[in-house]
Amino acid sequence: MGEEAAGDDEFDRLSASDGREIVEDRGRVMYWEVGLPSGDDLTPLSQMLVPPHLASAFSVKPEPPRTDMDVQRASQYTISNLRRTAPSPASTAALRNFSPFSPDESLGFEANDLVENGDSCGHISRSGQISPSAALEEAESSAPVAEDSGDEPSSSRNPKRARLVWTPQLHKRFIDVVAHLGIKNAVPKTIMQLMNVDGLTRENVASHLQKYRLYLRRMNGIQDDSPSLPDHLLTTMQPAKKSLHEQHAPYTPLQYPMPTMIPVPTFGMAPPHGHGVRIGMVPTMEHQGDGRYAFEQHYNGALGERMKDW
DNA sequence: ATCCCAATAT
DNA sequence: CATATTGGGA
Repeated sequence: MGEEAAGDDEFDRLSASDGREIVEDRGRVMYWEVGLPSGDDLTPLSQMLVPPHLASAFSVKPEPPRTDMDVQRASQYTISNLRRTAPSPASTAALRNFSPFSPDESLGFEANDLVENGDSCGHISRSGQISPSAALEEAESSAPVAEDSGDEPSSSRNPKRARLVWTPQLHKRFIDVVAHLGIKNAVPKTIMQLMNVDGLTRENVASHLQKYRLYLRRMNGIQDDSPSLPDHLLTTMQPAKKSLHEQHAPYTPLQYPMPTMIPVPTFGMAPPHGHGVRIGMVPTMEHQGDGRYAFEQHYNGALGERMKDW
């Protein structure tokens, strides 16, 4: 012991100490506004950043102007998220040195990915969608968030949540996070937190993770010899042998230029013999010739924009 | 409480 | 088929 704790507990304090106090009624966090330019110095929300003629010259489609309501909602959402976040040492540590994703990366996670769940059929009743503020917080990309006027109580208790669709972007994010956290920390809750996609639940991740693990198992486990590897080795996925201090590899750059090949550190459970298997990489199965490996091939069915990097 | 996994449901 | 939900054991 000894040493000293770094002084960046801002988040911890924020949520730990009496969170209620720093939040003003309107969902406004004064703390965040200290030192920021006043409203008068900022470009009005309603004003476009790119002049119309410039925009058209470059085929930039103008975005719908944000309103104060949008901002407020986004703020609300962030606040509630911070409140419910449990300051686990591991996850906070992970959060600290996790580089943010490229801001322009569209996750395509929105009304698009949440298909109409239920009953009846046909058109989309505005009953189950994640908060539109997603557009502000996360990715915004192409979200036909056509509602402008009527303020939807979208986040009001929607008993039935729509099914999540794991788009390639979403999946990539998932993969990135899993790769970044060591095996050790790649658990649903942490993954969910790091992915930082609003509306994404722990069970969404858990379910996906389960499937993903099955997939990995098939890939790694199907080695001709020593077929009977004790499954607890598989299911537990022991980090082989390494001190649990730095399997992290905070050095792992999360932005690979190429969409394929996912470097997953320490993933494979080395077969008893320890040779012949190129572990450490998650196969991308580019052999599209006949690859009938469960996990990936299904991913091209839909709107032609799927699969890619399983 | 959370995780993990298999089975089952939608 | 892809996800969600559930049940039971860590």
